[in-house]
Amino acid sequence: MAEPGLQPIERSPLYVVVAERLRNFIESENLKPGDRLLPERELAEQLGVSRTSVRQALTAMRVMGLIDVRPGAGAYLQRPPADLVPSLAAEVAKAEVDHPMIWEVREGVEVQAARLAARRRTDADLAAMSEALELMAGSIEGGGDGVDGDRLFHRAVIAAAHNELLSQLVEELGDMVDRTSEVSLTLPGRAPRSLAVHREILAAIEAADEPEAAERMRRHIAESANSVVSG
Amino acid sequence: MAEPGLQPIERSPLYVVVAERLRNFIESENLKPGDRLLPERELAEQLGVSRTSVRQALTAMRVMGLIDVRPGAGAYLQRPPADLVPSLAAEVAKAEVDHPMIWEVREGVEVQAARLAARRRTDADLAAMSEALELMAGSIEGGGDGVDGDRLFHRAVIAAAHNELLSQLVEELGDMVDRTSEVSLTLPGRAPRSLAVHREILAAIEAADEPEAAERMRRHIAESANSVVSG
DNA sequence: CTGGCCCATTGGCTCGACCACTTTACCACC
DNA sequence: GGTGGTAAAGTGGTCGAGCCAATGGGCCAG
Repeated sequence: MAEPGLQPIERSPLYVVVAERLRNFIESENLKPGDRLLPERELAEQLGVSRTSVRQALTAMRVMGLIDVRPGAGAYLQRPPADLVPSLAAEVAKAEVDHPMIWEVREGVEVQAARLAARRRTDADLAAMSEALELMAGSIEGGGDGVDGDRLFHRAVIAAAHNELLSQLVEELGDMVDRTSEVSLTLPGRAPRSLAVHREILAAIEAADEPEAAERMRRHIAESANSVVSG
Repeated sequence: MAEPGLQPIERSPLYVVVAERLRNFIESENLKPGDRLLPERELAEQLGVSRTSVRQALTAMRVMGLIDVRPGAGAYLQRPPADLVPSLAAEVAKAEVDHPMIWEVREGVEVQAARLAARRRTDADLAAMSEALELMAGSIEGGGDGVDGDRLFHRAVIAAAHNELLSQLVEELGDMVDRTSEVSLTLPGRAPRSLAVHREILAAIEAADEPEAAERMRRHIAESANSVVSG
């Protein structure tokens, strides 16, 4: 793992730079959908790169839906760059686990999930949550950090909310949630503490106590966040 | 324009075919995130195409977020292809405005946004929110339903949270939020009532009262949901 | 055990060549 | 004037060779 404060040096491929340059050109020239870009050979000459790199950039832009490429005719702007807001996936990928905004989003989403889980949990939901906690406890007793059980527990709470849109939203957040949990759990004392709080959350969900489940989850997220962000 | 019944013959670029073939391979081999693909030269040989075409396909897949390409090391599956089904977008598209789950998600996200807005709002944020309410009020006084002002207000609250991830998440939800608000506001009495509650929310945000802002927003969402779902 | 070096492999990029398709211009014929 | 045919120029698509930068693993010396 990288040392605290040191980040891996990321070097963008040339085609990414070219695509960015083209995007800026489109915006600065105020091009409209339907407008045609310069030919590949011309772009390569003006940008001082090979045509292959230009083509790769155009491929990327095509996949993003920015341009429409017609063989023999040229590349045409399909959608203004402004329409292509940075995707959630991009935000997820660049988010660092010690950045507070991740935890804030988790709080919004998972507290709501806990509340809904308390309202809608089935026996199967409760069993899945219990099982996850047993897995987590077994790992911790064996000297591990309980990461797998932790992930299963959080996912089980989301599932117990029985809100497909919320589930999909969490799926979109993908690795981010897992990464933040892993980092938190590896800190001294965090794993047993998390397990204890998970049990409290489960008890509140089982008791169908919505405010309690929400509050327990909120505190859990806040504690974990504090351990990572300040630690 | 083509005659009725006759469609333009579309021919996919080779790299699109290659990307599709790779995607099928990933699925049929049940590859997991972190698994490494074959090297470019190997893929080119097995697929009987040039390495350039393979590279273009990999570029496309990289832009889609499917793979992570590391120079010197190889290309690694980042997300399963199934994840790239616009699942959230699909859920958004098919969600009906009177389905409770939309409102539940809105509650989770927008209550958190209101809380954070109360913590972080700037003078510019407050001005934007006020302006939105003025627009909304003007529309209502003129017999309209205040939809534009409503949308601007909610967006301004999200922006005032100053959490980029949360903003992106709301962007992903896209039309859904707007649609639910529009339906709600067109119901008798809803527009003036919403405007009044918006003002309360703004007051709490201005007062930097996080719990109050959160609670006001929660009630606002719940009221609106009740008017649509039960109405 | 650690650090340095070497080598094989991998992706990144350039370049030139050729092919398929599109667009434009021109001409002949009705 | 309208239609069809042809040629040339321009555009994107694909191929393959070559070389460089980065990565990962193995080996050896201190």
